[in-house]
Amino acid sequence: MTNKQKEIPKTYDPSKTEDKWHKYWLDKKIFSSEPNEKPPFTIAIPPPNVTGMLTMGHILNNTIQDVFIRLKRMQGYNTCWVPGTDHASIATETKVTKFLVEKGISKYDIGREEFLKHCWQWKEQYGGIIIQQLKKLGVSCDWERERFTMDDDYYREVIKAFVELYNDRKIYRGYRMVNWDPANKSAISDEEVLYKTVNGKLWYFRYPVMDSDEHIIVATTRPETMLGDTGVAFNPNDERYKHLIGKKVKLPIAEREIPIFADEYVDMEFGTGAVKVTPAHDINDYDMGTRHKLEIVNIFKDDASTNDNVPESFRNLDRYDARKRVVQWFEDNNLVEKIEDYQNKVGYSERGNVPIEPYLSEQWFMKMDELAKPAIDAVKDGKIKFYPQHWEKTFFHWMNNIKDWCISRQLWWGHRIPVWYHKKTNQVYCTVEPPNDLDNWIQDEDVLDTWASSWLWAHAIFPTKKEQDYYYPTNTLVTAPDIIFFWVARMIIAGMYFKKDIPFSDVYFTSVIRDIQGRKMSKSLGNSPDPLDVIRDYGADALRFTALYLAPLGQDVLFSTDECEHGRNFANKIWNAGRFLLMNAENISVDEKLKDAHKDFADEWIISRCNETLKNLDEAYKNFEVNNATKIIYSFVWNDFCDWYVEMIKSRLYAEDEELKSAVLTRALSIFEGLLKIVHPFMPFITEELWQLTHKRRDGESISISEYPKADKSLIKPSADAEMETVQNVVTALRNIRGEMNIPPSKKITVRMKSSEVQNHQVEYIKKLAKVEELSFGEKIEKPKACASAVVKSSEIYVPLEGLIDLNVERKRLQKEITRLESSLAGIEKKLSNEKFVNNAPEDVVERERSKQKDWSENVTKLKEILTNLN
RNA sequence: GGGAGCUUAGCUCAGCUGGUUCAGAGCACCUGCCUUACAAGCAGGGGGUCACAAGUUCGAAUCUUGUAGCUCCCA
Repeated sequence: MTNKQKEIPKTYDPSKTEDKWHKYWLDKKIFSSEPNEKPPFTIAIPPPNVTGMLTMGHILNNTIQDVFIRLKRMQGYNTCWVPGTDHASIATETKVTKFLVEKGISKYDIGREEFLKHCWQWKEQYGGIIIQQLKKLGVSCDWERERFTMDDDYYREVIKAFVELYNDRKIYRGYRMVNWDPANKSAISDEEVLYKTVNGKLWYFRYPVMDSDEHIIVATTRPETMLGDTGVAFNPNDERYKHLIGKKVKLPIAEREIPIFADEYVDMEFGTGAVKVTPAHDINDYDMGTRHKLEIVNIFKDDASTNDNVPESFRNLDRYDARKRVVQWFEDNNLVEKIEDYQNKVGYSERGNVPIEPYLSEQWFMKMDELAKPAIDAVKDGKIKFYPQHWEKTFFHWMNNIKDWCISRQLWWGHRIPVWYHKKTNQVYCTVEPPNDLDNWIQDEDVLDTWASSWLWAHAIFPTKKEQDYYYPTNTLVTAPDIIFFWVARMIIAGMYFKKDIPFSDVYFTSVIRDIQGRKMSKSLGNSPDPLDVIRDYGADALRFTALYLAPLGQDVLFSTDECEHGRNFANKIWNAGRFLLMNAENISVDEKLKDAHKDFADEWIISRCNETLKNLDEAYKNFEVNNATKIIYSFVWNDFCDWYVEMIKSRLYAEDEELKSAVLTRALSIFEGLLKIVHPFMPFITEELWQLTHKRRDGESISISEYPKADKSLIKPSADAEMETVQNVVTALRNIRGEMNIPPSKKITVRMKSSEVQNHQVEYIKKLAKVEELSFGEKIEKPKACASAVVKSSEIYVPLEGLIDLNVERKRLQKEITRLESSLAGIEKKLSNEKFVNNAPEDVVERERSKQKDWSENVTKLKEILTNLN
């Protein structure tokens, strides 16, 4: 070894290359995009929460986007991947509020303006983290285009959109029952409510019927709401209660007189069949209340503590304290019939993580039914395609049953609703610019739901009309399926409404990453590895490759950090293949003119395999099968290129003929460069490093902007494949004999082949690959006496092992092969003896079976003969 | 209650519009190798009634229906 050879380490060290190339890509503006004459390929990143940290989900999601964008970039598109973050109204406001509380500051004391300053400060301090983390992953966003949903021009787009919808009567204000988050004191949308199964109780309370000795027993999971009861209902078919219709109940504690009535909604099977009705605190009760004109008694303040509508001794209690107090009262007054354990689903606020309260309040809503129609059609007509397609069903179901969207939030951090109320006349004013006589107006206090800003993402990230015309619609959206309603569906709606065009043509729904036990990754479980630790330990390329290798389309992925060994090993394999070629380049000249000289079937075979691989990859990419593409690449690199091709060029590289050596190495390097390009979208760093080493590159060159190889079908050569297959089969058979006979690799063997198909140039390779010292072949070869044997296609292989052979082992070996072939043959013969098969199956299928039968039965005959003569 | 998906080797999963990649890959396991690219490696090997049952068909891991179990979403 020369000194120079030692410069390439035996194992690949990602830490030595990743930061270096990342910086290079940025310095040379490799990922920057401006509108030009080339066709665009555009991706809008699903903007992560500005206060968030990188998770494994982000890793998978962004790696997939990077594969698409890098591929298209190399294929000559003007690729533009816009990164950015959203302002995450509730999440950020919660964090900032908490931070201030720890410092003894209440947001209400400092006021809106001051509070927002703290929010921006927070954003400046922590907002960049996730973007920096993404850069570590090597994703090729146009970083100069980083956007934020509260950038000035984006903010304006959101406000403009509100005004347009308002003027189009798609937005209205109303006093409705909404999902109330008492922790954040804000309304939230239906989609932000998560239902959890909780172990609770079912309390059976006795309500005294007025002018009677009877009690009517109602069952409830929420005793405290009885303070707001304004009726008792049963099913009209329920004979048990018919006699009570028209009577009243004297509501305990509140002493309110409330009617007993019948309503179809009531489930006769639940509890006693009689239910208490609290119109102010349950959506179904609200509907019943409306139908029966019941009084509406709201018993809670905005933090879900009891208000002045309840008797004095029950006021100012948290809802759960109120519950205890009410239950106690009923027990003290002997009005509890029984208490049962009960499992029910309770809606929790996604962000506040507290049970939501159905709550009546004044909110802004978006009327969705008409808006949804063009979006439904876009998917139905195939203008937008989903991968996997089955998500369409979920999409259609939600869209066809869409409800009006509560878009106002009682928060400060976000896009403030552009509506002003006149102080004197109560006139409502809604425009982008505030009214001129601002002093006479009061602006609506609420901000918009974050999704009501990020639903414009696909076009609002492009600041000018020129850019929107060029880049919009974007091409591929890659996102997790859990935001299909929040974001994907709404973005389609927004695109169809504001741009009169789809926002993207393809939606790729990624796998959900779980831990090795199948549990969702979550902070509270602590089962989510920090991707940056993984990158540090294994390298970004390894992590990327592993994530893709593990993530089939539409399936969940069970991930654990050790799996990254797989990606790391693969990186190391590529590294060493490169190392091998580069080490040889120290002594052998590389001459591009010789790239196609001295070709033999092994060269034709690897070129054939390479083009076959490209063809298969085209197909996989076309169908968005990234995981499949990963496997195609892995197998080409490892099995074809490294295991066979590299081994096969060795004899020629070590030959005497300088021109031959030069030709072989030049060609191998050229094929290797193609291989690097194929791998590059998946593992950008190592491939850039090696690509830069294989040839001298000019400053500013990068594999990222090199030309991606195209599949050339004329180079897929079945004849070379067949020749190669024979070599592989013979070599494998000989290796098998070595293995089973315990012949050490150091011991060379002699081989005789009775064959009419094998040729001299193949034999040279067989000798090298199976460590054969002497190989004679031809049709007239006789079987030697003590030997191990194999039959490959029409060739008989003998390995004379005088003194070495264990006849029992050989007998078993042969018998095993015979048994295997015979059982396959039995199946085929059964088919062929079936007249219906011969008559009905397609000609070529029958023909194939016949030729199999012929070959295999010949082989069985040969093997049996060999076995019989074994003495 | 409605919907979607899953069940193939010890583990994690590929297997398309039924018939040559039909029973596969990786990991794990066993055996032998420091063979001058790679021990993060090389070579060889063992291991599966394709959840269960019926049906369609000349032919089913693949299509249909049913059953069981698991997961997720919506109400």
